[in-house]
Amino acid sequence: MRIGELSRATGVEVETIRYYEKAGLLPPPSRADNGYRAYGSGHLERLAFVRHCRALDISLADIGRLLDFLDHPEAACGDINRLVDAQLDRVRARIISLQALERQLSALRRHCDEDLQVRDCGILQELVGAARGEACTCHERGAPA
Amino acid sequence: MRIGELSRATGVEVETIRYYEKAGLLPPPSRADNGYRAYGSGHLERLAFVRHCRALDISLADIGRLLDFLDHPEAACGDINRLVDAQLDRVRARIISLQALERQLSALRRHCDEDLQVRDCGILQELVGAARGEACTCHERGAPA
DNA sequence: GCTTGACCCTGGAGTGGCTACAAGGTTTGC
DNA sequence: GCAAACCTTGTAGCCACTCCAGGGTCAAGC
Repeated sequence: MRIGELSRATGVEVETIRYYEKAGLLPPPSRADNGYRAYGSGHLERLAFVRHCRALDISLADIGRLLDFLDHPEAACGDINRLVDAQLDRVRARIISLQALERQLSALRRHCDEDLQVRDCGILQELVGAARGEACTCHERGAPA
Repeated sequence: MRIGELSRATGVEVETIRYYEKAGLLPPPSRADNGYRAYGSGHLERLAFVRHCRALDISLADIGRLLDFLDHPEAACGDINRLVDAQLDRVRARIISLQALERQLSALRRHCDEDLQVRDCGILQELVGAARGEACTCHERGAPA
């Protein structure tokens, strides 16, 4: 299988496949006489695994760890559970922070619903006013990650 | 005000302030004889505005647009409303996608709660199996953004 | 006068996970 | 015989910072 076929079989872009190889997530395939990469079904399965984990927003570093586990089936699996737990914690924290953001943006949006001059736009007035509050450090620090 | 004082007054790191200047979000301040940046209250207010918008996860490009509006109060404000709407749409889409992710990860997590050998870990088995499904293109494409 | 330490300067590199491009070589189909 | 589609490597760009190297400046203490 050439890289284009692997790309079509998995829906992963050619450049991304080469990137995964350089990142150590896909073992370097053998090469045809002309230098083209030649993949087998093992590569396809491994690439599909990587993509499935990416769809779960697992980082490439963590995917590398999971692949190591796949290659060492006699090891203890506690670290896998902890890895998934940490991922879940990150996702849940991000949801909470985005929900707070959504409330703020919705409130902001309600300040102007017409097509006025900028000087009369309630949204911009609200942003400026809230920023003045922040300069007084009454807001918490840090963007919502 | 020197850059360190502005940093303490706003809670924004010195390097970030210089970065905003280079990005065109903060006007270049005047300089003291020794070359140190000298800020006034206008800079403080503008920086606070930028940080408040960043806390709403608005991109630097969009913040630049908002600052342009601040500098042109006679313009029409419809673009401001559209900008906030687009931001709100992005946030809501991200929340929905993260909630789907959270359900998937929770389901995955329930596949193993013990400290087994990797070969018996339900999480890894589930990941491998689901990935096989994905290679068959039964999954939708694309990570949750 | 000399050192120490806190501050400031510029410019460049690194982060993650790709994506896009340049500049070439190879294969395939008509 | 030629164009289009494919493959190769290497490099640069995206976002919003963050960190570092290698310097200059300034006030306090000895």
